[in-house]
Amino acid sequence: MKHAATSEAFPDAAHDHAECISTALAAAEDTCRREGLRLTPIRRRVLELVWQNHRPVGAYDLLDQLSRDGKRAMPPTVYRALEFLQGAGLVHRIATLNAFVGCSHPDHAHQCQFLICSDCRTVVELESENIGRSLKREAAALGFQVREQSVELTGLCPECHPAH
Amino acid sequence: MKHAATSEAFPDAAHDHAECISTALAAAEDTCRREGLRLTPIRRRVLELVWQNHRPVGAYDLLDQLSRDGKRAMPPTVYRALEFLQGAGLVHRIATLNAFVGCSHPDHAHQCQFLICSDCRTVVELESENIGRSLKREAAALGFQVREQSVELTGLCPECHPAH
DNA sequence: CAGAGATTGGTATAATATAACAGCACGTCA
DNA sequence: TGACGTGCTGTTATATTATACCAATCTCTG
Ligand SMILES: [Zn+2]
Ligand SMILES: [Zn+2]
Ligand SMILES: [Zn+2]
Ligand SMILES: [Zn+2]
Repeated sequence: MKHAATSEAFPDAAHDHAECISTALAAAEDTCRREGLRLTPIRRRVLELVWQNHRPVGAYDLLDQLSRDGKRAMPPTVYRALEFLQGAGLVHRIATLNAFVGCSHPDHAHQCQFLICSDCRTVVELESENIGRSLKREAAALGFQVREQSVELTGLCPECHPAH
Repeated sequence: MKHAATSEAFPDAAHDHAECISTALAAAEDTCRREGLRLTPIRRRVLELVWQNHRPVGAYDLLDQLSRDGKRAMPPTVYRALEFLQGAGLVHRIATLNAFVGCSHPDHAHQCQFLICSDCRTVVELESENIGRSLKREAAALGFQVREQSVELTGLCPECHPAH
């Protein structure tokens, strides 16, 4: 899925982010219905919070925000929700940041790559078959069978680098 | 640098690992002399411990081993040593494991990729210009300027997958 | 309704990492 | 020589991220 508001990969400040959120939630409902999974209120709320913007969010930030909802939530609550959402392919964990982002391609299984702006912290999820193939090929040449890839590229997004 | 004892990328159980260690330590001495850095006893010892095998090792494991040396070390000691070694390009951090491995190409600056066996936990450091280029190219196509790459492929090494 | 399995609430603790400051080692230069 | 600066180490304390575990509740199904 391209970004909802523009044809650019990187969301600009002016984009209609409410639409990003509602699209993501609707896709989550679909996925869960299709797979027989239960998008309970907590899980739905955590997903909504993860999608509050295009930046990765830490588990304890989510926890604070959940607590502000009135219920005083404990760590296992948010980690369980995140675990479920990851399992359902609705959320990804960014290993280099110990943080989480909403999945931009929740409608199908995929291996993806992340572009992480070190300035504005925006994250974009790439889904390049090309990269995936090339990684698998190089690994296979050494007899290694890839099961999971974690590809996280840190740098400057178009908005944040000087050439702009 | 290929693995010292064989022409294979993946070290086998029989290889002369003492040579891996001494090669790594000698290379570290060289690097530090060349760059005017100080490979102090603690740093040298931590590097030696990181190289105890080809598996990533956690900071607190290192701490335990340091403590067994007689000195009762505290976390900052090992984290400071690791920070130095990373800065000197002698050690890499594996983000998906919160753990550290010795660098296999300490003699030159590089961006690398890791193959991590989920069974035996052996890690091999790839230095593929091909992959680096392809990642940079895809990112650039979206206007993103890559500064750091973290590429960690988890799967089965040749020793551990069924085809073997 | 009964029972199984999934989900949640809650306590406690584990595992990883850093802040902050004091003392020391060692070279430099007056 | 001795005062100083810089970098390294020791130490205490704390921050941050994540999980183990058990009890209570909910949901679905038969
Ligand atoms: Zn995704
Ligand atoms: Zn940016
Ligand atoms: Zn070896
Ligand atoms: Zn390396």
